[in-house]
Amino acid sequence: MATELKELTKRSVNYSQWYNELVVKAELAEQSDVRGCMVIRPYGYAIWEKIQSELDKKFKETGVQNAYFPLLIPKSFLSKEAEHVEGFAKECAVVTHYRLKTNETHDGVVVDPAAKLEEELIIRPTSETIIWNTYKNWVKSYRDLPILCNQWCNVMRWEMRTRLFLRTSEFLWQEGHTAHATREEAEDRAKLMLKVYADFAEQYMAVPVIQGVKSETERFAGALDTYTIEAMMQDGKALQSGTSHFLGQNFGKAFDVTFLNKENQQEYAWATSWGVSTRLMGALIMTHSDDNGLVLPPHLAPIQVVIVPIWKTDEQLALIDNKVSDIIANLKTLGVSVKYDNDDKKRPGFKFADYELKGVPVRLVIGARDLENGTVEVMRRDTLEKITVSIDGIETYVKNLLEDIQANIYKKALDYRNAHIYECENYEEFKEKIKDGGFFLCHWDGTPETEAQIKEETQATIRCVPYMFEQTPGTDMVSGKPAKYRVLIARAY
RNA sequence: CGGGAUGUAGCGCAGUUGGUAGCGCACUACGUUCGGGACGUAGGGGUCGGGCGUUCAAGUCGCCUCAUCCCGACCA
Repeated sequence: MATELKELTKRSVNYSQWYNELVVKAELAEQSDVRGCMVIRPYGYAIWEKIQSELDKKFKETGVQNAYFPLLIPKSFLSKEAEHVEGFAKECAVVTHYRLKTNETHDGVVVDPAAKLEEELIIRPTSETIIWNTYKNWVKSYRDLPILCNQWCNVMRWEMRTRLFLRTSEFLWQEGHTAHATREEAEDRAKLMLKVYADFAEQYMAVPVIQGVKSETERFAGALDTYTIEAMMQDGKALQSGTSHFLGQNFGKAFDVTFLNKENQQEYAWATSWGVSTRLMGALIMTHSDDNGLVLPPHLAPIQVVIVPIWKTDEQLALIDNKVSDIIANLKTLGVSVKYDNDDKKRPGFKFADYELKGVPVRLVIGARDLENGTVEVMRRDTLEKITVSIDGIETYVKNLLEDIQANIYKKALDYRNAHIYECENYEEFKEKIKDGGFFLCHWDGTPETEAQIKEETQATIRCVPYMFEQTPGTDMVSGKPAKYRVLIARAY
């Protein structure tokens, strides 16, 4: 099966085909029989669990607590915030009945028409409405604020076209929802959470991101500002990897969440919401993988080190088992997750290829030859380099190597991205160059008309107004009108 | 919802002029192997997406239908 994968070279054939093949063959996920949904397999889920646990720690460091809110949202809740409902109405799954009954021929079931709900329930596409309906009861005084809640859950958006991890009808995510007494505090929180996301992407996922703020048309439905992190995939397309929204008082007003401030005046609460999803797995795969399969960053790899023994006789295996048990114990003390694969039903060559496909960062191989010489073969997944080192001190060697790999794949992704960011002043040139992908920093006059024209003519969108570049005024490349700053433009997933 | 394509074994595919359902991988058993995806021998596995029609005879022809994929619009 790996030979099949190798035939699909990333950029020469079809990038999306390569991606889907990789996801399935690395045993991460597969398309479900239920339209637009996916099955996340154990190995893929283990990566998601790592993302969850590491990110959750970061949230808690900023004072966030986890909570849980209902899956089903009464339809009336969604209509309370006008922009919000408009943004999501087209992609909602609706529960209309609460009972089935056997059909007349007794070989199946039908919906019982007598069990029609008075008010339909919506399967959450996001939980702002039901959470703010709850916050109404929690907030009476400025002393009750801020509320800093997060929930890990699934949501459903009835997407037209789906792609494993990147856009499935049902997906797993976390959504944070905070309520604040002041505008400043809410804005600071929205920005803080974006920074948490950016740091996580770079330090754990080894995915470099560009932070910025969305244009009005790209904003979250119901938000005053949407902050975003944008990552570049290996085909030069952008992937929106996380967003944080400053929602103003829109939801406070819609759900009547008021409090008495220090001056004894009634005031609406200020809101933020922020989320990242299983799409991060897509970012991880599309940023680092090569034609041998996944390349996982050591900080998120469920298995950081795999040890493969090579033996001919049971006696040899016993000797290796013995030697390896010490190494495993020592690695575990150093906090390294390790798998010893002495399965005699698979041959070494198969295991090598299989763990490469799964992206395990480091592989150790020990055979009779090594026992004699006191050595072990070490292979690093990022460069596929093999070296033979002394078995003494192998644990610290591996520990350092893992950090080295983490840094190296980040640098590789960063170099790749930076080499594909272009400043562009000429629209004709832009139209030509965007075909090959990449990020473009261009002056924008700030009008939705220009934005729409670019999208119409090139399929590229304004990803954000980036923070991280020094901004100078200039001329809009499309309209020729004055522009205050440059925006990041790219084709996106 | 527009444009294009595809539905045949778990996966990938072939199936000519209508005439007994095939190949590769995977799977099972045994043996030899085992430092980069082993090999041999013997096996198991199918309402050809579904329905209707034409025909002595349909995987193959016609009509309908369902599903999936790709390109758009939408989107974390």
